[in-house]
Amino acid sequence: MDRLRDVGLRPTRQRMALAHLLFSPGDRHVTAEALFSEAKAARVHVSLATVYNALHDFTAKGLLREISLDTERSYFDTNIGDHHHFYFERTGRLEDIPGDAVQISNLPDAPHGATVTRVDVIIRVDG
Amino acid sequence: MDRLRDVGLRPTRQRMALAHLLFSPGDRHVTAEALFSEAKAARVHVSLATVYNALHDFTAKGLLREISLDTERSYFDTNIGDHHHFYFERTGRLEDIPGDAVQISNLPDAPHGATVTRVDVIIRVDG
DNA sequence: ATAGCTGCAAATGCTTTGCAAGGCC
DNA sequence: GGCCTTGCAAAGCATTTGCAGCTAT
Repeated sequence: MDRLRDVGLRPTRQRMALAHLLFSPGDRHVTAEALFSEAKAARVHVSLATVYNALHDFTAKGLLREISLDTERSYFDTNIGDHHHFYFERTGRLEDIPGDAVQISNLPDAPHGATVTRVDVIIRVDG
Repeated sequence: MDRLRDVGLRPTRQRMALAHLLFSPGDRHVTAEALFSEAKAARVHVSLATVYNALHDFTAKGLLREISLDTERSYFDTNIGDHHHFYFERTGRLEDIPGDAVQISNLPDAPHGATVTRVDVIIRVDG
């Protein structure tokens, strides 16, 4: 509740419930549809539109990170620290790789004027 | 024409025209919609469905590489060699980074049984 | 009180599909 | 001729939007 307030989002019943589902377990990767199903299973009544709203609001406030790996769906990652991903193409599952496990060097500078927003390393595996 | 035949695709008028648009200039990144517009501008009559078919057929045969950076659209890259990308979030433009310009070390092994399909490094910049 | 949220259903926009007609081998 | 392709329009799907009714503060 304070966490929501801190970033300037009203702690509404729906947002509290979704935040609970998202942040209570450890780090996780969810799709909007998956979170929506979880909410239903947990007898939390929220509309799908609200799930999308919450996910985007949380992302805009830095509570989540959005990841697009294919056109089918968007993933939202509760781990907002420095890290990368294994992507299991067959199952659609994502797995974190600690940021310090990967060394990237000789990274070219961003073109003049542009600043780097973030660097994503995605290791696609067929598992 | 031989290039299409070599990978087992019939060199139809439409595929030849699209291949020409794709591979004549240097390396490029296109969306289905963009290629469709180009075709129209070049007075090549193809339907949007055919553009999607060709793009996917070419990708399946290894002539193109598909890249998903956001949910909005898919990009197809004519550069199928080892390289990475700058992604200009504001404009949606992609720029190649030579593969040897980036050193990745300490990459964790793929989980048991899984094989690495490819490693994508995407540097998002706000330019 | 009131600005911000939510829910529902309709709308969007990219991508895919069904199927008849056409073109390559 | 036979089978792969194409074209068109309709269907699919994930995501967004419009707007009336709520609800934090």
